[in-house]
Amino acid sequence: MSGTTPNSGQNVRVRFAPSPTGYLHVGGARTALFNWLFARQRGGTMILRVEDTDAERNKPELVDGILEGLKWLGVDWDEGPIYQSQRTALYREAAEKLLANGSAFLCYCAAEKYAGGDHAGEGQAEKTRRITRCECREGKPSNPANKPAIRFKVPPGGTTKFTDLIFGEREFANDEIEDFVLLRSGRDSEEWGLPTYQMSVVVDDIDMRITHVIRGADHISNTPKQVLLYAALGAPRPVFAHVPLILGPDKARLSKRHGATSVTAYAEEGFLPEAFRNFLALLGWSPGTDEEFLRTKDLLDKFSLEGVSRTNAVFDRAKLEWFNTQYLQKLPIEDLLPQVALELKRSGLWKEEWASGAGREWFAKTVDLLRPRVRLLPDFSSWSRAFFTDEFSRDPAAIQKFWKDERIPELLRKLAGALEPLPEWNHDACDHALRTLAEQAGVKAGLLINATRVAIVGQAVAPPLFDTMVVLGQTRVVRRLREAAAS
RNA sequence: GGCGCUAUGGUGCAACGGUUAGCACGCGGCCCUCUCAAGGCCGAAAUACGGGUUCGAUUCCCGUUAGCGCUACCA
Repeated sequence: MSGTTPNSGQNVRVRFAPSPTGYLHVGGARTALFNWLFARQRGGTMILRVEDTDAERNKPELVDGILEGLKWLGVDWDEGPIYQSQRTALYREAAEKLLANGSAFLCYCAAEKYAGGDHAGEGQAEKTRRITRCECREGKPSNPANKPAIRFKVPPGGTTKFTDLIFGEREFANDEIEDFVLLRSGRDSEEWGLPTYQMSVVVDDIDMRITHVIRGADHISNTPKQVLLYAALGAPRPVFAHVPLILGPDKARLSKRHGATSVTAYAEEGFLPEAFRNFLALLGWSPGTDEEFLRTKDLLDKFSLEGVSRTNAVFDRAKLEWFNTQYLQKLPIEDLLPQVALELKRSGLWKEEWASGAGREWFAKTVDLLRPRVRLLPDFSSWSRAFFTDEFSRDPAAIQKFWKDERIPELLRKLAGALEPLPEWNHDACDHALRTLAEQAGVKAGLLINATRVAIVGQAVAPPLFDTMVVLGQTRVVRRLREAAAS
């Protein structure tokens, strides 16, 4: 790999820093993945930090779901989770230091004063220009009766520059940056409140010796504020790398109304984690070749921040599904088996005898037979249920489609009779027995084949019949044919 | 409103001054066939618009438009 990345010589330390105000969504998951790939391919350290400094919106119970989502994705971490809510002393200390060195000031203004009119919504109301400076900055408390917050004193004039690994050189006019809050004012008897995001990220990134900040592009506008903070705190800054956002099909930021947006939802739907990860990695990044199928090892091999694009990407579920079927079909069978076993355990169809020996051999063979037609893991329990248990029912639509001919019951009974005495149970023997019967009865083999499929697996769609028969076994097939003929 | 970012088929990416603009998903057709997939082959489909720079622009510059982001004592 090229040595264009600064700090490549030292130990790489990155972090993923979710906020427990929602579940792990696909955008966050990709950010986590990129951080992880970057750390792992360089033998660096991955830190998980929970940014829970918003006491109101914070939902601690959501943390478990986020961690679970990361684990499912195969993203692990070396340090943490570290909770910002437990490090308030550190931030207060930093705020006081900034106060002392003249980089910050006590602001007594009401919170609303700094907010521009209708800055967040798209209401018709004329949007007013927010204020960026207030009189408190000059040491003239606007309302001394209020408890103060600590704001950063943005230098007047000039610009703040930084280099982004993905977006290149960036420059912002300081006069456009408001004197942002570092430490919230205290409530009730508290002297101070919790730090704001800007404060806690910078203090933590310094404290944790983060070398590369890899995060969503929505933070690019926050970066100059943070660059200013690093300088005021006298700390070297990390390398920034902002990754483009993931959008819904309507190009709007991905949200609940686009359907599943949490990775947990995809796990529950039955996507393979590795397929999901492959898909996610290719959203905003490409190895520069036409390769699509990249397993974890390939990803670790080829990933580079320099190859990340700067344009937002639309989440395309159809392609995700394609990746999933590809993995279902092409994964070495031993890599797929555990996932299928998990699924069967979930649905209560699992039998311990399939874990080893001849049982495992049968299981592998069956899964291998089934997998070209499976789209999601739960298909193993639903659509292919008859392969794993005798408790299955026959799909009425399949019966409707393939049992139209009134000779079917009789044919099925005869087939059972022809199969029962077969001394050898294999593909060709079944094939020969069935075709012979069809010929004698004067019906097309296809008619009998389709009818038989419905009889023995209950579905109109299933693997090739004679392979299916072999896997099911002679006694089961014969019994199911007789049941079907009698029904 | 201000500031910023982005702009190749419907979608994800290639092409980083010279290609018949490539690949993949999706879509349509054909083949294969015992169902349905898979697979194979073929096809429709793009450089947002307008100016420059250049012998030559998808590529560099400017403007327009559009989308997105930030503009909170949210993160």
